[in-house]
Amino acid sequence: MTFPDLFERFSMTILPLGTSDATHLRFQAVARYASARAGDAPFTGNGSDQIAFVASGSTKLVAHASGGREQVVAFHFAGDLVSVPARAAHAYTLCALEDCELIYFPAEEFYKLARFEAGMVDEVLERVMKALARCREKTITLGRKNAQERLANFLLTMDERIGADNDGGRLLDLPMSRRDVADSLGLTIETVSRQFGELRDAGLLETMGRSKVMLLDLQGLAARAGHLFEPA
Amino acid sequence: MTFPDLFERFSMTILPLGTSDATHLRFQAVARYASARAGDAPFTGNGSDQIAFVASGSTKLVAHASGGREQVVAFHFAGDLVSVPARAAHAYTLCALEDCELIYFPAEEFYKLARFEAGMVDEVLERVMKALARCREKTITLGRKNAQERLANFLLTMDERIGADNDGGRLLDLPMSRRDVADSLGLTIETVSRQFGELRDAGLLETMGRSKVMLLDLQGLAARAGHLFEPA
DNA sequence: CGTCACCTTGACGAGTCTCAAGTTGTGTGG
DNA sequence: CCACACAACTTGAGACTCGTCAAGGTGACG
Repeated sequence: MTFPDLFERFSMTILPLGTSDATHLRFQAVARYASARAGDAPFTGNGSDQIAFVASGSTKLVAHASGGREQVVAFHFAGDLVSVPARAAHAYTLCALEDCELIYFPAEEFYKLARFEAGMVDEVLERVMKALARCREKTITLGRKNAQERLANFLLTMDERIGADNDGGRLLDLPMSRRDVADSLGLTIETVSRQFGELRDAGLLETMGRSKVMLLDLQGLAARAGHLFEPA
Repeated sequence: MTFPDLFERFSMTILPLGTSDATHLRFQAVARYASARAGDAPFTGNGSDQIAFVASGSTKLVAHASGGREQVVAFHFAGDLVSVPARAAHAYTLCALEDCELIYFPAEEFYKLARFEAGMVDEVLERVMKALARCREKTITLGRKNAQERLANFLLTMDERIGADNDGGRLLDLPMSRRDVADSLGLTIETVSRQFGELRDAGLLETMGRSKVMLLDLQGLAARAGHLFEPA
């Protein structure tokens, strides 16, 4: 896709209706374009924070710790806005899961422009709050849940985002590998694989090939996700 | 402290300079007041999201999972703004560590008012971004670090927020119990206690009483925090 | 000064990681 | 279209960290 097409997609999704042409042009002036093949890391938050818009494809935000350890902080799909932090105690990398196209901005300039447009900051704030909510949920998962609860949780979350009805169940076509899932859940690929096996044996899901998962029993999965039903 | 005093503190900290009297009054009209003794849970995000301003004291935001498991999502000190989510897959409770006084608002109304005041949304956005950054760092800690790294990390983070120079080291007066630390780090109190012991034996810190910790070697702690030094 | 909750320390076991081998799926080139 | 090659995934056995259970110590408060 051409840059104008991609930028158009950004405008449609993020800029409020009725945004002036002048504002469009200002955003366009500071926008950068990046296309990435699956596995590529188009850019890190080198030096300063970046804001990336995922125009197509899907990405993961990876944090790097010592000893080559990696933690997937979040996954993103087409239409998502991601804030990629500059390097701090840990380094962050935005990484393509599938081939994808990105529009990105230095965060500071992005916010400066956003401030001028009524409704724009609201949109951004709402998305950041959503990201915070997801991150908090992940915190519970990583801090207090066992392997099976983590995977059940993950599958239900993915269902909300990319699940599709199919033959009485919900079909997921996961763009990420078992390693990505493991790095997201704070587990090893072996443990993830074993838990897929257990959930399959329990009749809660079927796996077809490497990326397709059919969720057969959402309630059963929710029951194994360690969610709170009765507040204490 | 009286409500006007507390609200004044909120205004000074959060409302931008030059905010109109009308806006002040509008915020004051929807503001609720809560004082809480140490250990109290003044309110949960019952029904709808809440925004709380910690006027004095300190708090923890706790997420509840099944089986009575608790995860401390974040700690807050005087001057902090906290978003307390409504109940979803997990229930959240804001809980006082020390006696404290809070000003709080239904989130929706808060944002609606904030929108009217230039600079206000910026302030809120900046704080939410900071919260997101902290939550992401926590994600790495919980997903990929061992007990010692988690505690070292925690102590360094607390030092940034409430540490004070003292006799060549840094003195922390922690308002939270070992249980709170454990619930924040995804560990048990016993493991936290053991790791305090190891760091003490290694000469990196001293503990005085239950709440005071003297950090003797910040570099040594950072070395044990699993931070990334050389990007891969 | 006594009481109680909080914290520390120890022994043991469960859950997950590590290491290793085998299997399956996907994409490529004949 | 099939066969090959490689990476991704699965499965198994043993090790290790951290959780559990239990007992004892300590500091803060009345």
